[in-house]
Amino acid sequence: MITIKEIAEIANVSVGTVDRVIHNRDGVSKKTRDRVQKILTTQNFKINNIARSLAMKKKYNISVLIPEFDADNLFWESPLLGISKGAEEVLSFGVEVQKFTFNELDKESYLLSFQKLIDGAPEAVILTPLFLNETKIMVALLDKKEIPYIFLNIEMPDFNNISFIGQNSYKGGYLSGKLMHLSAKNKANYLITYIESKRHNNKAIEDRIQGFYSYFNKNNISFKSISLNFKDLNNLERVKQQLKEVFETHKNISGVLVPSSRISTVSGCIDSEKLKELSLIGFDTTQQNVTSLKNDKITFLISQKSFNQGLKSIKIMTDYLIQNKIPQQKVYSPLEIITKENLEFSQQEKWQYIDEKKS
Amino acid sequence: MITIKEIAEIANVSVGTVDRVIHNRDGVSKKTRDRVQKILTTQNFKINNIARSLAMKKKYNISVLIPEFDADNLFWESPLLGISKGAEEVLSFGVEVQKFTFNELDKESYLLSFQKLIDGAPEAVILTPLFLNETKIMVALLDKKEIPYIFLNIEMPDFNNISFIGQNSYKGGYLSGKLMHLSAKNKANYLITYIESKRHNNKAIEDRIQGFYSYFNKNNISFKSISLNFKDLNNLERVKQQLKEVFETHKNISGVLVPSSRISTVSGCIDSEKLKELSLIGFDTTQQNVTSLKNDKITFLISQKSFNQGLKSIKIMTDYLIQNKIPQQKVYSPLEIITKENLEFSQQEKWQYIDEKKS
DNA sequence: CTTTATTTCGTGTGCGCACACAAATCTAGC
DNA sequence: GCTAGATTTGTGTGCGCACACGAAATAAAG
Repeated sequence: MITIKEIAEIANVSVGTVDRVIHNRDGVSKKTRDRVQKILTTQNFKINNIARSLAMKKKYNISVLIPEFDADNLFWESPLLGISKGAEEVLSFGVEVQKFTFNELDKESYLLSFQKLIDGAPEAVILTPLFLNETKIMVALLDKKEIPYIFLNIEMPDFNNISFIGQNSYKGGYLSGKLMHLSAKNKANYLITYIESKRHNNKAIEDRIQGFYSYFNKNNISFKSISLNFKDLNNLERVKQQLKEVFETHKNISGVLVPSSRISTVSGCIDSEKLKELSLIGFDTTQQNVTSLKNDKITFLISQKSFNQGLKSIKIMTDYLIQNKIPQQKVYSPLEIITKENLEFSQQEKWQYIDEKKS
Repeated sequence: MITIKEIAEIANVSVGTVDRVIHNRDGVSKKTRDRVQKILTTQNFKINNIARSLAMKKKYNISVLIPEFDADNLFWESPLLGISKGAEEVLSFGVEVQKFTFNELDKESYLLSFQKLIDGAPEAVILTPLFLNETKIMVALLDKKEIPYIFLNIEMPDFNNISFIGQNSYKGGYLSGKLMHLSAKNKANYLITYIESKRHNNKAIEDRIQGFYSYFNKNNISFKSISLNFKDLNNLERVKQQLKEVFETHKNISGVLVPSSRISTVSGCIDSEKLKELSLIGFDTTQQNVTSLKNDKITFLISQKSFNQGLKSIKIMTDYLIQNKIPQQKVYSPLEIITKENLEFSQQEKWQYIDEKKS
């Protein structure tokens, strides 16, 4: 690897000048700039990022706005872990990550947390835009202050976010259609469950359902579907009752799709004898879902590897800040198909990180 | 982040002494060593790897022994790419990676390439142990010279390799059983194809078949299976003929398992009308397999992410050399289930690297 | 109590780069 | 030709650590 010093010698200039050329700083005559640039390219000079980050005086603060998680809904645990991991990895690059959490049911806490975040004067922001109107206000401020921001996990169109990191929900639903079609025995008669939530944007869930339908339509496969709307997933008795009624009315249901991360709740409310006839497909590998999968209460889970999403968001933003690397507008996570049989080999990065932290 | 210098001040010693304690070098009295160590832990000192690798004078040479690939069999392309990527990433840590390839059908070239490799006096070796007896000879030399080595992709027991990086073939086969059972319609009557190869160790293929059987046995699912042995996969006419005969004799075959990476060859030789009734399951996302998957000639591919295996092997060995981090004895790759629908979201690291290289 | 060997500890330099500051060169106006 | 000012270039220091070398303290031998 050729160094700045060597380049300087070849070009008969000082390292300072080479530094100016490399970083496009002004104060160099066009003549020498061209000459140095040419040597830079012919010698295939690559900057030593190790040395660079050691020498960089400037410190960056990336602030993250993300929902908190609780025992009932562990969905946000993974991305938060990934962010922690990312924070460790970029620490020696002079990047500090600050986390601000909010209650995902409470718009007030969303705004409040953002207020605290912005008071810290971060150089960049990563956020989960759960509420549309509030997000508009927040983003307007970020745009004004010229603070770059990434949307994590939830997609919102028509903003100036430098990137979106998350799942392609439509394609996720499409895949769930394929898996349902392959795995459900007997009649193609599927139950799709909705979970009532006026609280916030759930475009992802609608997209998944659209994708699910599309699979059958685009491949000219006839099917029937029944929708079931749960008012409150915490009222288990009520859920059980509703499910029982549906299965009694529609004897030939062969599969159940839960287009959210709550399939374990649903499958837990289905009679165990009935379960055996069904193909159950859901999303995300929360702890509860994983347990249900192990107990044969779920057929397939489609994972978006949200640990990696969190990790990636930090890395991408760091690259943007330090190396000015422009990310892709949409960074779609893999659609990982998880069954009881390949579960143990999935999410290794996450488990490894948890192990490290324990010891 | 607290620095060595700060630790030294707290402990009233010099940075040199702190350095000795951190790296367990001798030349420190037990008394001061304990005192410094205590401060190190209480202050939660973490070494700055950025600075460390910059200061490290010692250079390491990791040499890799791996089969070459050709148009007919692209299997080894991915791990090689991963190794290249890894080589780039560790370059600034003072680690140089040298690749030595051999013809996977030729024991002579295996030995010959190893000879060249060992002449380069590497600090560490990553190898694909394709032939048992030759490997024994090579490894004996490595053991004698105390050069650490990792087995990549192919598992061999009873050696002193510091790690094996690859797939759990048995579990891969087990998963293929599950997928076959879920996706094959009608009778449970499966065709399993062998590919003749006295040339080298193919324990992985046997393990996959064992795993496949085990799935049905352990879950008490009755099934029938027919084995078909191809003498030569390059003689397509012969393969077609053999397949045609089998399907005529056994009208109710509902699925085909190819426990190697050559499923596209097999599925390409099956009549397209017949294909529609079949569930086809194979391994590895070679270019040919990917094309067949896109054309609906394959139902499921089980990928071991061999690009990541190559990448990981370099990283793990580097961590071992530089930070003396002991790896896991077995590093099993994920068993990724690939269908036509989630294909585009898989292998992102690989495609990204290929894109980078192009530009 | 010396002298010498041995153990223990401190100091200095450099890794490749960023950046502040000083120095040199050039330009314009007189 | 001279000087103030602008432009272009060079120099020095430090980031946190590794490691060679030398200095000091201690132990052993005479």
